[in-house]
Amino acid sequence: MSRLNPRQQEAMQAVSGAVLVLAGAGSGKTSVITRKIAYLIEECGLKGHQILALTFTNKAAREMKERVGQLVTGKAGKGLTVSTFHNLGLNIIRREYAALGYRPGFSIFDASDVLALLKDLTHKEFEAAEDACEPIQYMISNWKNDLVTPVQALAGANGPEQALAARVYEAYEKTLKLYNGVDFDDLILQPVKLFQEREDILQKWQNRVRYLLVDEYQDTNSSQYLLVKQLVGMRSNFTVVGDDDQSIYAWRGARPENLSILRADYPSLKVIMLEQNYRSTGRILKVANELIDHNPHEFSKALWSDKSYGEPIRVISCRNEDAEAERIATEILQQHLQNQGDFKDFAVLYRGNHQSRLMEMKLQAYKVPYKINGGQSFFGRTEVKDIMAYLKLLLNPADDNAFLRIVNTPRREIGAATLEKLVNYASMHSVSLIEACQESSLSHAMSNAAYARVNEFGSWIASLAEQAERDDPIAAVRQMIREMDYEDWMLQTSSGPPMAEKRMANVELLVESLKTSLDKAVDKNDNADMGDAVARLVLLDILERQEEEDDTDRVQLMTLHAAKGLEYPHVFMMGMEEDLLPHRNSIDEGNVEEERRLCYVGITRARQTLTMTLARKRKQFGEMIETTASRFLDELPADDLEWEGRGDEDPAKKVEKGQAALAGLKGLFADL
DNA sequence: TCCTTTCGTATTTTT
DNA sequence: TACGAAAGGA
Repeated sequence: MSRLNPRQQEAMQAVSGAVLVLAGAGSGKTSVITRKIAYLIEECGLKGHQILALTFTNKAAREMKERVGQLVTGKAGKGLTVSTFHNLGLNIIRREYAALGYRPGFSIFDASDVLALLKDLTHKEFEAAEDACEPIQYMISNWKNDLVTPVQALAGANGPEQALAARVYEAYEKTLKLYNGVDFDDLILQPVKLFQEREDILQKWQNRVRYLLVDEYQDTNSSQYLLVKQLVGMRSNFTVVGDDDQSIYAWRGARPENLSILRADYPSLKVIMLEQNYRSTGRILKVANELIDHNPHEFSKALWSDKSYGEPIRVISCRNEDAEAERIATEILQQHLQNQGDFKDFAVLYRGNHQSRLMEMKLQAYKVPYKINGGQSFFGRTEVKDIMAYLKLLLNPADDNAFLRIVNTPRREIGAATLEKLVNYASMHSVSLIEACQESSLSHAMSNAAYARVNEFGSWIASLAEQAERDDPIAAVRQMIREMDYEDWMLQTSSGPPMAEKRMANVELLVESLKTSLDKAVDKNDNADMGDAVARLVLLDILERQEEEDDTDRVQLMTLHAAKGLEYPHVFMMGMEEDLLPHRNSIDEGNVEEERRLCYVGITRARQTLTMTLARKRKQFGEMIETTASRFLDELPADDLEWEGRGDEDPAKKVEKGQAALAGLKGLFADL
């Protein structure tokens, strides 16, 4: 798409003041943003380093950078920053850590690190049940996203759970600071607080950003919005692009109302709507529009397309979940054979990750190549978490959390009893655990044998840390992995040698990522050190780049959330049932509107064909449950749907279909 | 201290 | 069903 339509053009050329672009699904918003950046540089005389574009995912940032790179040549574009909110926050903290009261080499605590810390805290200080931690973690995160301090949280607490959570919150913040750690929310929150307190530092950053662009603006939370406002300052030159109908992250603090708040905050706000869709058939858009009309709207828009009307939306009701997955698998295979379609043109979307399991089995059975997007992440793997904890500990001796994770992994015969004594000693003398290990007076607190083991571990880590700082950090890391016989440990803890090998490969991938990250920093003459490399690793940055390269021909499996921003010629949405697509929890919490938007996002991923499936019976907690078709199906225009398996279709057609399916399968088995 | 077994309980989405 | 936590035995 080389030419912009009038609306898009208008959005591109609106360069003074505040601009809100309401970009419907598939309306070419990435084109608008990238073209606008090019326009700013080439027509408005801005330099690349004066422009900042913010996204939510690394992938979006990478894509945008790439596309701008194609449009802008020469050095005017140099220094352009396209980054995620979290990466920007990390960079700010990196530069200003001293003003924020952090020491060098701070650790980023990811969600599971935080949970471990909270468990420890509640156990020790509050005698609360460990399983109360997940809700507490959630509440703390929400408070931080809304810039609520522990004191305010306690004052505004509703009921005993919230009061407890607020007290844990206070202790958590203290401990995190003590550990020289920041969590994900801090990556935004700390810069915002800093900017509130230090006008001079804020000005420094404001001067660097002459123009700001924000993608997926409906996903911003309160602190992110504040950060945007702060950076923009009095100049108020910025463009935000978003779509309230695609707001599906309210549960993690996103405030779609940030869209309408803009009007109040910037009275001269220019609002531009992009409604022409370049992706889907007319019918898919009609169905999507009709569904989303069931939600109340602040800004109402209707997508349209000059493409053909397209094929009916198929809705297939299956006997059970097994038949559902099987049906999708054979359907894909059949369409692949009949139309010579690539496998990568198909996507199977679902609400929850667990739904991928059956689908995977069926695809395997029919030898259909597939790729699961999301689910069990690289960083969720124990071996990766272990090594990351070692890295964090090397860089940040105060990270007791990392210490606790790996003191006894691999086994060093340092058990609960010894650890308790160590923890007591450390808190008595107010030193970190790793420091305590190296103090000789610790020997009085425990048996000689235990002391010897603990001490050995401490000096081992210390010498590695020193070595990493002195010469090649990568060599130090490799040596560390060798010296602790991690491979041996993998062999012991894996289900078999092939498994162990795979896990070691993950470890190697991690080290390689670290290396490329460091090399790159050296190239750019950015004085980034190992700490930065590890920090960025925690933010998933590097690994994703490696995953990127395989663009093999595979069916894509992912959650509806993960599908946002993507598009496929043929889309399957599975599990179109009450309690699953409007998810039970969301129904109970009265969040059906967000579920409807989720469904909308799914529908609008499809370019040519859309197939929705449901199972009449589904296994739940081990027993078969009768399901009800999703209310969203009733909200779609019946004339555009072609039902199958509901019992009211033309019998002749049914036979015809059965035969077609059979023929397809026969062809397949002939191939095998 | 570590490993096995048993029991109980929960399946939403993720930067 | 499938995983994690607690408890008990080596």
